[in-house]
Amino acid sequence: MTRVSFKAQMLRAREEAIVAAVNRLLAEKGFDAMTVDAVAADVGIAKASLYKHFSSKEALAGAAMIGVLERAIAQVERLEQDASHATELDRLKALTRWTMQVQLAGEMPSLPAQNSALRAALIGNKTYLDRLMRLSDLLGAWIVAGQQAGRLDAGLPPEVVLYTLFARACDPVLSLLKAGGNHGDEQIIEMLMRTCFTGLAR
Amino acid sequence: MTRVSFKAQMLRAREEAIVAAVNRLLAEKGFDAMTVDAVAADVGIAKASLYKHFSSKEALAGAAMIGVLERAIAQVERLEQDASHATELDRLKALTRWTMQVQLAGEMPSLPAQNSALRAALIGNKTYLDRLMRLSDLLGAWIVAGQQAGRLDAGLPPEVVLYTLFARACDPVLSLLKAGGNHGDEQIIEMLMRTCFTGLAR
DNA sequence: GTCTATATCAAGATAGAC
DNA sequence: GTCTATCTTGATATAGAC
Repeated sequence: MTRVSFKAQMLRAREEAIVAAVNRLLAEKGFDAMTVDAVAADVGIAKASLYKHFSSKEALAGAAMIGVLERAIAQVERLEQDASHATELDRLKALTRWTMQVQLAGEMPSLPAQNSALRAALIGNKTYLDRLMRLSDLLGAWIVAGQQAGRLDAGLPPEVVLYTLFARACDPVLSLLKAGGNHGDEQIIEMLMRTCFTGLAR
Repeated sequence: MTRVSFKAQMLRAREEAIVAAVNRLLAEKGFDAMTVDAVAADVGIAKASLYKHFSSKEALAGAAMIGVLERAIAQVERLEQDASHATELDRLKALTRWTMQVQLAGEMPSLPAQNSALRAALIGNKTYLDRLMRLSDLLGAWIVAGQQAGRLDAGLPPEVVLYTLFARACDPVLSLLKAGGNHGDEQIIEMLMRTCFTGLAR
């Protein structure tokens, strides 16, 4: 029985609309500057209605983060199939490129590194933790394989490589260059891919 | 005449104490989580007195940023003299290392990338802009020279190299690794120097 | 210039009717 | 579950006495 009531469908659609608005606002203004009023206005419902779906501002952010993590996982699984990316390094590069594209498209929610209330809420969010660990495991496997194949620096703990790649998703250099207006999106991405994988020195 | 009144000395000392407190709190909690009450408490004066010295919270942050920029400039000038850093690349590396040490010591104020009120205030702060440009010019010269000498990737616009190095001052990977507790400070710095200058790939 | 006390306001969250 | 109206709090900033 996969039959779902009309009401449940509407509910789900509304929650998706909420998460989409949160995602957009989080990418545009960041967590602290995003107000719950703005989310409600963007969705077109009353603020009190929002709180029937999500219990707090932190819960809203958590839902948005789960959304991007799931999109990233889906992307990873797509790349696993794709024969055009033969090596693990190729796949890591493709995923990093995708990450930057999402950011340039204004769809990458960015959370402050230091916000204790938010961190506490995320740590208590089982679904969020599950998705984060799943993505970390998938990428960790690629990283270790890449190191064994001699294509990634094996002198770095896999953890360090993982964090460094995660950090590309919120790299301020990207928005700085974008704001500068001297380079196109594709060009920006290629330059940052270069600094990330081959470094600044020669 | 370098004679300065005792009163003026006290004033200056107090303002330095304020800036030191702001710097510490900015490094620890970030701009949004830092409250003016906390600054006042840390300095040990009333909040109203703070506002006699600085006109706004943004002005406080500006003063702290000017402080680190001036420390960085002093460091650059020191490195210019130091014969043990022969090439420009060596100097850039030394400065980057210093930057990370400051961050690990909890003395690097971190501002949110997206905060319009703060950005507006900083852009209107002549001294801040002057120090920022001066530091950029000094580093820009090293970068161009390094590229001409073939030690830095000459395919990257100097601007991109500059931003990438600036970003090391607030790299979230540093605090992540520190929080993980699996590596010592020196080890963390050496690993991030490697990802920065020689990249992840081999 | 420093203090205590207060104005002011933005924003997260909730009450209660429908 | 949705709404309008309201509560509550925390934080920036200021008044006014000394």
